[in-house]
Amino acid sequence: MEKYYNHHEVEPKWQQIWDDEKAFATSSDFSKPKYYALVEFPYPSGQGLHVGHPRPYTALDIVARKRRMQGYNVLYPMGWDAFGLPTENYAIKNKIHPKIVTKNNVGRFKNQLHSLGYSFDWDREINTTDPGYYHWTQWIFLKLFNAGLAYKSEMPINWCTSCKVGLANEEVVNGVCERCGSEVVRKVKSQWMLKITEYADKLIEGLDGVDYVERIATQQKNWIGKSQGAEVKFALTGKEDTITVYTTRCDTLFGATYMVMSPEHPYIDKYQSEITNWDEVVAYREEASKKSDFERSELAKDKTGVELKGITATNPVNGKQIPIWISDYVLMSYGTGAIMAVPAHDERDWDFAKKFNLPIIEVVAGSPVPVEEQVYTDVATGTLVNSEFLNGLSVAEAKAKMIEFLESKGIGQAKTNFKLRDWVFSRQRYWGEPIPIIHCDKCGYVPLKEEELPLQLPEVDSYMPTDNGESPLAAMESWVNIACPCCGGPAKRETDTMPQWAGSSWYFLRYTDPTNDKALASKEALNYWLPVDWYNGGMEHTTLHLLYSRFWHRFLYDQGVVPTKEPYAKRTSHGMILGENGEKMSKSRGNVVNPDDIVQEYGADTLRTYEMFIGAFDQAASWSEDGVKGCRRFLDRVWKLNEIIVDGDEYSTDLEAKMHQTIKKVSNDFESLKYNTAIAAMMALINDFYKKGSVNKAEYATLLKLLNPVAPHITEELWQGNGFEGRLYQAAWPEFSEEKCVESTITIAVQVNGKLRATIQAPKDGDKDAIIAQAKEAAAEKITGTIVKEIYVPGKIVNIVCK
RNA sequence: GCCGGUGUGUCGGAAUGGUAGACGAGGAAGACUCAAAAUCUUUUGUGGGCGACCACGUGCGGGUUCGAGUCCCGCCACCGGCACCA
Repeated sequence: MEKYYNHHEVEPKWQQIWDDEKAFATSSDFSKPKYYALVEFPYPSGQGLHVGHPRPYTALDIVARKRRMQGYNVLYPMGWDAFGLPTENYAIKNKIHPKIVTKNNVGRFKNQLHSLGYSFDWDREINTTDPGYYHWTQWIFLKLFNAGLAYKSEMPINWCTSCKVGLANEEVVNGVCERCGSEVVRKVKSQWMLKITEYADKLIEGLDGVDYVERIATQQKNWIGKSQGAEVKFALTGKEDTITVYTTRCDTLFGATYMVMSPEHPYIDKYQSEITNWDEVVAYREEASKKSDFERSELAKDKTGVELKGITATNPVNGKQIPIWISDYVLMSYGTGAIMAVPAHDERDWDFAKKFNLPIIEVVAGSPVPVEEQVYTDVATGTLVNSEFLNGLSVAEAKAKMIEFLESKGIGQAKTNFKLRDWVFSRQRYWGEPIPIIHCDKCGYVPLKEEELPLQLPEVDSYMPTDNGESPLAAMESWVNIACPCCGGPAKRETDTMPQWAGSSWYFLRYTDPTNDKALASKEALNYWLPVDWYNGGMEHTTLHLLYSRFWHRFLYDQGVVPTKEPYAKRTSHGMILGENGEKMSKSRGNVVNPDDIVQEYGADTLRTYEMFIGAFDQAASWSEDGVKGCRRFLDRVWKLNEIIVDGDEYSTDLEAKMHQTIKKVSNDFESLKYNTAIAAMMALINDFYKKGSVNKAEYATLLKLLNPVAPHITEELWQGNGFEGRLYQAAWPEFSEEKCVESTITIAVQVNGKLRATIQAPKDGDKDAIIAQAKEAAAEKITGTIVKEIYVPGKIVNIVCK
């Protein structure tokens, strides 16, 4: 063998052999135990692979390779989430068809991933822009449509001024477009919507049965934002109409001293003639409509509002006349668009009441400070007062009693609300899945027939988005105009396309049976492979992709298409890789590291090892070129063990315990995201080999097996070079025995009054009294006075307590 | 404001309530070399002592325990998410 590890030769050599041998092809033998490991498929951007990509890919590659060695039939697939704006923008700028751009980018990404030695099953590669794939994305859409979960609605949407598309709420971050950072304004448009809200409860419940890291589950729950309360009807004084409000504090109903409606509330126009200060109201409404949602909520904590003079409401529990105000702190899009204001016990109402000098009535006693001076919102300790039949009750009791009362009188009822909104599902863009719907003036929205799928994306002359908010497809009259499938009359195709999230909402299903043209996947394949056993991805997708795909999956379960309620049994997420200066990598900061350069200079195995060794997997980590070198040094030292290999079929006695300990540690750590300590344990092991001056074949073989999932090329080369049989990737994962993890002679720490004073050597199953005696002798000088207590923790420590 | 998370050498980071700082990086000294790089050896928390050793050390203040980085109570700082959601 070569004296030094030459990654330029060894790595391509094994990549070629694995390809030729179809080493990582997934078996279709459904009688074997299966394991489905999944990483988020990338968007093939023009920049190529980022140094952040290999972190999760390597982590699950380790799991996949280990599972194969343990005898599982492993599915570890890869594909391309290739529809999307950057590709389309690039195509527009450079006048190349997005299809070509995608093809080029995919080619580059694939080469890069290949050069890192991942054990993906490339026979199952998928691409969301492939008509054979989006056939089924469209099919799912039709299912949703037929189930009444897809609908078209005129509504104010988030409109990105730069991308010229509507955005889902989840895509608006701090009032700007998540993707391009441009300003987002409200624009009323007719949009396709998906009723994800109908699944809000199911999406919360589903979290109970799966193993997600805590903060992912919490973030999803917060995003869905379930709250339990009541709807209460307030009569408009002297009118038939009632104003319904939503409240989570119906116990405080006696303290409601005014009402507030959203400036968009329909009753304002309805009662225009009764409102005596109409000019003022109109002016306020105009002011509010100019503000984006962001400005209304983030920047305007200072309360503003106008009273609707001329009309009042009646508090249903005590008959009091209370004024009605409008204010933009009440949102039309949540609850009923109107609230009852209880200034004594709600912070926002308190601020508003103070500003406009409205009465504050205490109905929950227990505040150390008068409610005129400070709002009192504690629900755990207060007692109801000034509330007739609720007096003396706790908040929780009062809520229950009030709901009972409201329901018996028919003036209100218990009600659950969610923050989650329906999903804006149409984009006015070219490079996306066409929505398979035809609009006929007579028949309304008519779905395409299943056998007409896929509805292919037509060739257009220009992909430019239009300023009037129409998709580029709208200009293609020959495509747009079509006979209605229902009545045969003139009709038009839908010209909006689906958002990027469509294709990624079900891709993990397609991997199980990627070329099926009769169904999105066969029943057999779905039954065998689902759920995904371990899914790793970015934290940034928690309220986007992860929630959307759970929604689609649960819907498909309800439709009898998939066999499990939840798509992913386990979800973890990785931290970001930051630049050397601790900042996010970006061109403008000049701290970008290109993975190709690292592979070229140090090799793929070094990059893989380094990214796993860099720190806790779920936390952000800064890049360090020195750290990369350290990992290369480790691999070189593994290589150079060649020089001190001796024969031996069994572990040598002095290293036996260490071998078993290391197998145990590495095996466990690979399962629990602790890749850094697994690698540290292997480093410590080879340090021991060098200290001893030799390593026997049995020990060496075990080391290679343990390291193989992390650094597959070098270990495979060493396996072959040292004449071990077969391929390392087919070898069996090493076993350990709990018993043999313990050394025959152990070191025991001796403490006196909790302070370390000595260490002693003792046999592993040494007698307690003998060990204590030995300990006393070793620490004799430190023991003063009388001994009060002697503590012995087997195998670890002796503590002598004296006074 | 609410919900999560984090706080340990010069740096990245290890430690089922049981020898704090594994492993790596960096620094220092030495070997090899004409020299450098690479490699190898030794050393490296702080303070004190020639020394075997001693004292102090895991954001701050208390507590529980024979024993606390780890558990409990009260703070502080930073990071992430949500946020006028009634």
